[in-house]
Amino acid sequence: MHPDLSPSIPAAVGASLSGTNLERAGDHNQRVTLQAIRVGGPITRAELAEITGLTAPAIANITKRLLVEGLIVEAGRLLGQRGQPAMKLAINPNGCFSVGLNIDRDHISLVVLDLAGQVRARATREVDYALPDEVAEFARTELSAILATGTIKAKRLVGLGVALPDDLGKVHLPHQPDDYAIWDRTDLRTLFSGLPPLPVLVENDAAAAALGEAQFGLGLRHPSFFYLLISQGLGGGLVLDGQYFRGAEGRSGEIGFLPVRPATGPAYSLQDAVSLSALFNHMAARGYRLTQPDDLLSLDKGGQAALADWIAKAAGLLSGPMLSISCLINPQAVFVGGRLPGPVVDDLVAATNSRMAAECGQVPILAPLRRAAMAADAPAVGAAILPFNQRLLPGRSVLMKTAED
Amino acid sequence: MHPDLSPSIPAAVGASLSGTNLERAGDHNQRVTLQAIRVGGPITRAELAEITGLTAPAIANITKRLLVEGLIVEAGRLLGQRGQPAMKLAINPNGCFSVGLNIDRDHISLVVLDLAGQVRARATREVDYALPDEVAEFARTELSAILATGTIKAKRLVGLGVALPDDLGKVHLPHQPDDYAIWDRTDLRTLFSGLPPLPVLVENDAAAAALGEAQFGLGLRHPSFFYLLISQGLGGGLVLDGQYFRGAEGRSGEIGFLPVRPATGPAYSLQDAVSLSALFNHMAARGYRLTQPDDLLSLDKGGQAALADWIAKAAGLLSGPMLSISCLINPQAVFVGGRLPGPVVDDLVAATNSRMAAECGQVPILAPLRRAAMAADAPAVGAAILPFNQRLLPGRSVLMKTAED
DNA sequence: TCACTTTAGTTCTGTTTATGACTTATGGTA
DNA sequence: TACCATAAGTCATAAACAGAACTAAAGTGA
Repeated sequence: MHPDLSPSIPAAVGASLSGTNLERAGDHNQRVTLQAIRVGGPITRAELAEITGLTAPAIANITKRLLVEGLIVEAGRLLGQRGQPAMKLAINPNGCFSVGLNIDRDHISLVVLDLAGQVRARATREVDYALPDEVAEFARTELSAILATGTIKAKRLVGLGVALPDDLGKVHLPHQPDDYAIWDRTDLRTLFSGLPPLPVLVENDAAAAALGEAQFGLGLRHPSFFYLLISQGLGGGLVLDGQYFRGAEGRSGEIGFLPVRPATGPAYSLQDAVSLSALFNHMAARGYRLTQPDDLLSLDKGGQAALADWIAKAAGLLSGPMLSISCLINPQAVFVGGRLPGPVVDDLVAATNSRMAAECGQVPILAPLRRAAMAADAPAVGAAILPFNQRLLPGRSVLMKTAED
Repeated sequence: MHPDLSPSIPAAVGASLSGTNLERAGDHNQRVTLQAIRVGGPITRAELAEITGLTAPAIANITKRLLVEGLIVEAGRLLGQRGQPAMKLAINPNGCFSVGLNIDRDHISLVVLDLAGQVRARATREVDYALPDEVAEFARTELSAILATGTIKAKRLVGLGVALPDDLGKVHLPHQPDDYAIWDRTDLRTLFSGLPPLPVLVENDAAAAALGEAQFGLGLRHPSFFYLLISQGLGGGLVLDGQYFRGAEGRSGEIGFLPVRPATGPAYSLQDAVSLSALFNHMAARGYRLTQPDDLLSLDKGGQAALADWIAKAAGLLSGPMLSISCLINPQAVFVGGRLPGPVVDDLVAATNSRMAAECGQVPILAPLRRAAMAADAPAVGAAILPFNQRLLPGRSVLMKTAED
């Protein structure tokens, strides 16, 4: 595991043994209210009171604070009904921003996200095996350019989230330069000290993508899901009741390592067959040398047949693990995201779903695969959510003595 | 799903949108403190303040309340150190009790548990396909007898927990009487109204067993685990960060339904091969007619060989799903409980672990199987914990507007 | 037109609960 | 025996929400 990832695995039962006090309770209520506004769109104070279970005066106080802080705005009155028309409240899209950075072996990308969930600025560099200095320079340059446009105030930035694969500096891939292992020894918090002084939060890419889907994607309607991230490798993330579950050693969702044992030939791991690099290898073996995912959309007849073969094979390999997920975890759905083009994801999802239906036997409930609302940008967007989560949104925040304190 | 099980699946994000108030916060702190005493054994107020993050006066107030309520007792002073000797506090084993009832197709059992986790009374009836009236009569008779001894005061009972298989009235098994389907239409809360008027809480048996293991078994040291319950059928339960995860439709842990597709022959489900009834069938086919699990401990050579064959086969079938659990969920361990005799569980655990080690390939971390601390009684004990959880122990209790309110 | 109704939202007071400073208690240590 | 360290209680204070009363503003209908 990367040294920066999940720095604090909670001690046994300790996590649930924290008391709370009035300040914490108030903070929690403010976070809950903000989240209710974020999720419920423009919403009146009376509705907020109903949803949160708080009383009208409490909501009045909390919304007053949120208005003063500029996190929400008044968004028109609700006319046409009896009684005093209610003032609707909505997230202030310029109220606060967060920076998300995704580092992967074949690209680095940066987004600026607002609290309403809109990507307000984006920058990507397609570069293989970028080293820390290059990434830091990229982040500094792009962020300066974004801030220079003036639409985003530096003071409104609440933090920097970084999403990167667990094994970035660990696994040595064939074409990987030797010094790439430096990532394993890099402290990301100091690496980005050249930026405006922001809190830096780190998460693995699949987890970040899952978090993004939970907060701003289909997860809003499906609080428990497995997120399947098909990028350079194959990763996954588990969101249960709206909460990301990291696993005992921070390795939940490592679906890519699942062993596949074919009837003949040696065993291999699932991501050797189902991943962007596996797909590129498959296509190359058929004589189609692709350089980027979008090349998959402009294939000739033969290329399309090769792609269809890969999809059928991938669906066959995925259906078993997906059945396991359905039975063991029973999430509402499995969302598929990553860097595959949308139509290819759709085909893979359909093929896997029908494979599962054919194989399911007595399985009582199948969690259907669906294309995720966030795909290519998902890890970066998810990374950007981390600071929001820590500062503004409800979580385990009612508890005292967090790792940071 | 049984109608009584998980009556309130939380609406999407709503679960996390509840505000809190002072009373709730205070209640939460009291629950947290009680749990800290329960888990931490005899413990001083100063240590409680350290663990919970509350201040000494707050702990003083809370412990005073707990002492008045009789839930904790003073347990000797801590001498031999500088300063005033601290008073150690411990759970009052006679402070409160809970009744747990396990209903299964081949037996019904009842336990009375105290808050310290001790089974204070126990009753079992080995009866096939007991009907509701019979179970109610059993519970009434046994509970009266227990209360008649006088060691347990009726006033100190906080509730009745019931654990039963999800599909008790649903699935129709070969030897099952037709009227057994009445379970599906039975309201358990009214069924047990003949008892002292206790809150009745219902949970499926695997979930209850997992909960029991989490609160009073190995789960205290391993907050995230999968519990594998081998009883008449095969079930499972998922505990993550000390919290039982029920699944989107309340069907997490349904490992028994996982399809097995052998190289030759038709597909079947895992519990057709790995379960007490499957084992009995296997032994019967070899000429060994067993009537109860303990018969497995007194087999002759041939019987032992037949048992070993079954264990090898079961280990081979379990290793795949167990690898999936390791990769996808990454729990600290998998605990195996149920009605198999301990030595048989040990053999099965060892066989499965070595099978997994052989097959794991690149899997970064394996969750080892271990024999659960609670086995045969686990569902009943877990059921008895439900009322404790609702009334006394911390959970999602900081939130307002629970399903009950 | 105008009083009435209805709903939104604020103000004020009261309650609960934890905190902080201070005090008391009690046994070890020099 | 004087001193010190630690435990734990007391009291006043602050923070936060609840409840009741009040004001505001729009629709309703005679």
